[in-house]
Amino acid sequence: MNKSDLKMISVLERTGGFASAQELHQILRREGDGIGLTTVYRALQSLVDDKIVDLLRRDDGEAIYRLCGDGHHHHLVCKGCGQTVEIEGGAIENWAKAKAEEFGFREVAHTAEIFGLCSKC
Amino acid sequence: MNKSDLKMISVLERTGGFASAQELHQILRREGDGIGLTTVYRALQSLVDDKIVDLLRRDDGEAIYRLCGDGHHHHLVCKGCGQTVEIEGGAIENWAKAKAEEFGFREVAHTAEIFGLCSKC
DNA sequence: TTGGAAATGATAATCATTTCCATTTTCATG
DNA sequence: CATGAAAATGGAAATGATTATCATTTCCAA
Ligand SMILES: [Mn+2]
Ligand SMILES: [Mn+2]
Ligand SMILES: [Zn+2]
Ligand SMILES: [Zn+2]
Repeated sequence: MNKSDLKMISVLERTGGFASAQELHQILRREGDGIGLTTVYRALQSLVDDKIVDLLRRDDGEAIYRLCGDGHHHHLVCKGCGQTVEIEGGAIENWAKAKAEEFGFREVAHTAEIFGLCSKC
Repeated sequence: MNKSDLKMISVLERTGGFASAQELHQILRREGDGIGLTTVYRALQSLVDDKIVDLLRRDDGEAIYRLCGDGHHHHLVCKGCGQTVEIEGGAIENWAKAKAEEFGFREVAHTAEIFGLCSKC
């Protein structure tokens, strides 16, 4: 957990939702921070490894990052404005476990996201 | 549905699981087909638009494609060998609908994948 | 047959991400 | 405080998937 890691956590807190490495880098630069793009990528990767940051992908494959709440959860994302709500998996957790068992899979993980238009959009 | 689209369906049938555009292109080339990489991308995109092919992403963000069964479904994917089972969403479908409603989201879609190690791996 | 539309593929351009490497910072130790 | 090794940093170049261009070829309806 070095200086750059903390800087990334700070900017992620400020922005709130998901943002790409490039976007986060631009924000920091705009604020006068001379941090290099390489360092941004390195810090984000380190935070993802430590499970402090969620990594998922835009439709075009670009990686986007978000400060992660505690524990396992899922996302409800607005296709219009990007607003994101963290939600509980509920029924999904059992569904994943049951399906995996049914087909003899071990060490299972799962992803589940909901996309739609929020009330404002 | 042109000649190249059919060619891609054919090679996807033969390979079975998920494969990237680059991989599918190589396979066709190896078989003596002189199809261009551009056409491979175009055909795959067209098949995805028509919901004939599923598109998802490798961990590194690369797009991978798979011939899609009929209707809405989800995937159980082996992290070891890539074996993929198409499964029903079951409880997920209602979960997604309920959560979206709870937060006032409209026009909702969802994704859900399970990853693990199959019995062979 | 023929003229325009669709399809094709080589090439170049994009662009996120990674690699390389030289420089700077940090920090434990004497 | 001095110093040397290890960690951190950032610019520049490399990588690699995907997309944009554009000239050429193939289709096909009239
Ligand atoms: Mn999260
Ligand atoms: Mn499928
Ligand atoms: Zn919205
Ligand atoms: Zn397997």
